[in-house]
Amino acid sequence: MQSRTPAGGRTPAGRTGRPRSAAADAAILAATREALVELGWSGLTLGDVALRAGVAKTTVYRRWQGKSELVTDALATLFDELVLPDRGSLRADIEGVVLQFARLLEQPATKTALMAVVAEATHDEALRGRIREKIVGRQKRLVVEGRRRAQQRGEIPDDSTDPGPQIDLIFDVIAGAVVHRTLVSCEPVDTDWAARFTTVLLDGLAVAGG
Amino acid sequence: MQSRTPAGGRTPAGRTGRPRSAAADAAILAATREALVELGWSGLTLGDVALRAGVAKTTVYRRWQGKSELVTDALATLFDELVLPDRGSLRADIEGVVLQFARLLEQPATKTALMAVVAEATHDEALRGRIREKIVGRQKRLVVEGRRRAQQRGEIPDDSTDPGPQIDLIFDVIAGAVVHRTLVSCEPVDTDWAARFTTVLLDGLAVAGG
DNA sequence: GGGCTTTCGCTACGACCCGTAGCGTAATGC
DNA sequence: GCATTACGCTACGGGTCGTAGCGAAAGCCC
Repeated sequence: MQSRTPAGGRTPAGRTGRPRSAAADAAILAATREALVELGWSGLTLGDVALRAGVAKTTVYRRWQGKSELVTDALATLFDELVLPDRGSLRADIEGVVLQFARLLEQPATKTALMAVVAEATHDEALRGRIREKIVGRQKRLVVEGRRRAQQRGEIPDDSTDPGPQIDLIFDVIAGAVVHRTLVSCEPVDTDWAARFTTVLLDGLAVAGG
Repeated sequence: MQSRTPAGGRTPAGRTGRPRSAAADAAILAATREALVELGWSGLTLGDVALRAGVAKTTVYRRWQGKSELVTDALATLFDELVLPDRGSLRADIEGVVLQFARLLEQPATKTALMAVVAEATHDEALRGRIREKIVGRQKRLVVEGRRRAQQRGEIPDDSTDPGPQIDLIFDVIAGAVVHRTLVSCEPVDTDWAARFTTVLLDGLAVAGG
């Protein structure tokens, strides 16, 4: 072996020998989330993760190159829980996704892992790619879906000629505000804050007031 | 000694003995920023910082409790460069501060340090306080100042009855969007993006389009 | 100058984690 | 049964951690 990647592909077809244990994958990822909560990024050791998962340390190193990759994958499993139920209006949809995202970020494992991984990625190109692939790209679907619904309802103009850039902008504004509020300013995202934020986002500062 | 804090107070009054070298403080902080760029958060060691600074390792430990505190202080010196020149309109002021903040975040030392410190802070109450005191609190002055000017110009309503919450909200929206764009989405904040962001912030999605 | 106090650079230390190698064993496909 | 791969286990050299102890240097105060 030398693939250095989680079992994932379920015995990659045309392979002989003992297949990797999917149960071990799940146990390692769960142990990683658990250890992150207790120890934080710099306190987390792969030896400890292996111990918690009931797995040999070498088994962890066979599948992930290091701490960064392991934590990124553990984080991705948490983000995939996000969904966007149709609440009937753009305002309600935004408030809903803001609160849902905030609840996700309230989980200690999520906040610790997200920031730590992004920090490591600043000087690791491969890790940046992994984050874009497994987290950012997967979550933009929420913005695309919400925008599509709002256009169908006639709540926002339908600039079907140039849809790309605005998606990214809106994604950064929403996700960035929630992350900053929660992790940098260290204050809660409650229904009141979500409502005020949505008002500013929909109506702008000139109307909503400074 | 047991103060465990940078020289700062310049021989804290009524102290005898050899005073701490302020030059050593500056050298250590500069070495920390330099090492962060080259090695990243997890690669940075206090022993290496001491070597770069031309200082004994023990001297570093006498002044800072650990990596987190040291990097937080090194980061604060970078953030203090931010200023808010009056550009004549709210739109121009926002675009100006967005671009200035983005240039700050483009520096490898800043982006690495900010995310790493926030990650550590998620499980370290004392560190959260240090960040609020030395970074977040100091930078909110930019929003306060910009808001005051806009109200004087009559560009936004003057809700002098309840100024508090909106300041925090706007701060999180602006800083969060720039940070998320730069560090999570890993795309540049140029004049075009700053203009589009400012339009959304001022006029809202309903007008600016989705 | 003499004495007191604190910081300085240096060295050494036990403890821990790293990431890998080597072994024998277990679980698959042919 | 045989080849192949993953598994658990042990052991290893190398590096960092944070602290302790030392003599020397640099300030204050008399």
